[in-house]
Amino acid sequence: MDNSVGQKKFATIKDYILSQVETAAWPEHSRIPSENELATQFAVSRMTARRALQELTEQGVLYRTQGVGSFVASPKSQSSLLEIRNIADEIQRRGHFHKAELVQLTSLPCPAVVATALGLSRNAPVFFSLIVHYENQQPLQLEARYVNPEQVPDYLAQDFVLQTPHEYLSAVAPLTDAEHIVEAVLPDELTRQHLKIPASEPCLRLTRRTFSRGGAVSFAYLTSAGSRYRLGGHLTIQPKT
Amino acid sequence: MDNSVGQKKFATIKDYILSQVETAAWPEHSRIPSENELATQFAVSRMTARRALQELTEQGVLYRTQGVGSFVASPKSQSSLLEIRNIADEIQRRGHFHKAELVQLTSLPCPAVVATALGLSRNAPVFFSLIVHYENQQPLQLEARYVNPEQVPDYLAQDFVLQTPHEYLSAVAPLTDAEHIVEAVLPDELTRQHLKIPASEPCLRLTRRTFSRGGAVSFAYLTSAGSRYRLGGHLTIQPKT
DNA sequence: TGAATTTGGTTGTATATACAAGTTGATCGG
DNA sequence: CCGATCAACTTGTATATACAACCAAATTCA
Repeated sequence: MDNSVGQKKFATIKDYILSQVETAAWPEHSRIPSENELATQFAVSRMTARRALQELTEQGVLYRTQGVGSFVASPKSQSSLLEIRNIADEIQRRGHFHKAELVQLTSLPCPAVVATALGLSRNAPVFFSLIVHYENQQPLQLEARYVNPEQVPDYLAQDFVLQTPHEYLSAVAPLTDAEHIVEAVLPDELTRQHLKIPASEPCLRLTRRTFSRGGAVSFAYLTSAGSRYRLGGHLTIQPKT
Repeated sequence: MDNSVGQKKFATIKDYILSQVETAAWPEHSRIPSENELATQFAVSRMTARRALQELTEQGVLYRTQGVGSFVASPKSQSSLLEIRNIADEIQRRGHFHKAELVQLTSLPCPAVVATALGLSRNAPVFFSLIVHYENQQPLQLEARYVNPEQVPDYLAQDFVLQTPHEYLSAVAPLTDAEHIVEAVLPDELTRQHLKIPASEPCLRLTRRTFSRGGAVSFAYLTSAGSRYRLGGHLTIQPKT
């Protein structure tokens, strides 16, 4: 295709790809033509088509995986992280989840991890609650929480209004501190059942420990389905497909 | 040069050039060997030598002029960069991780995201460092950090007590605030290479911005291999299988 | 002398080819 | 039903070659 005269061939292909991406003719995370297909289509060598794809990848427009193909990157990687943070704050403020369901509430012997986190002795009883959070009628997050029984008086005195995970956590006790760790994991069986996701879908897991003046109050796993995790429709954490 | 086995040829040449530049064996604005000369010297094709020069140009290490040659860029004071390197060495000595390796240290044109985060103009030079953190002889975390050059005096004036990554970050400047965003991502090529993980392994990415009273000091990506992430030796989260 | 041209070297673009490395899905055998 | 193997395809690296665009210095010519 002759675009403007003197236009470099690889630049022509770049322009073509960019136009497809910008008009959303090729949506986010969709697979785009391979190097060979582009080379054929534009009647150039593979290395020329490759260069176009390469440069667009460096610019964050595409991402590529050896053995698989080239894909349209999400605009997230190009837009400012600050914007994302503001969105996150906003969600925190307004309440992100529409519905929360308590599916289990028992007393358990304390697992080792929890014992360490709460400063309890191994196998001492802890209160265990399991809550599924929904968004748009879809199970989004599974919360497994362990509460220090010594702190239960505070805990039970609360009038639960489960709006956001943060509010829920805050309600337990006036936080003097809160630690958290976030990580990507594959779902365990429990999570799979409640969120109704395949075993292969990566999840986002947040481990949060809360404190009151009396000590560690609770320890919670908050596991979200990666493919469903959205913030205000802008930020989507989508590991793949 | 007997670089490690499996080293890509173009990477070998890049390393060579970088070493020459960093030791000032090739001073600023001096002309460096041509593509053909490098190709002969390393017994590779011109295109391979070219790739090394090309990538270093994109990273701001070199600049090139058609018909003339390739030259050492970096009008930034080399001394500051070297001092930052000393800090990295200090981390290595005292740090939380058993080993930390500085794999790259250059001045770069500021990427859009970083420009926004640090309040710099697009493509203004920033200091860029890339550090691999090890635990138990295993690469655990890749840190990509961008430092605001204007804040470097503060950065260097600190009396570092480097124990944990968090302390390391905190030590950069008296924080008036620190933002961070955590998300689950699939590793980019750089991360994959340094952490030696497959492309499919979900990673934990922490994006942290630090401030001093003078403004935004640094912006960092901390990407950890999900399957290797440990907390204090107690909590091990392992994605199963 | 001074301007135009040639010449040699350099980077830029493009092609054709080959093999390596990695993923996916189908096929086959127990 | 499950695992192993294989085939097809994709991206990654590398080579060899050719010509275009460009610059600088040497050469040539008025």
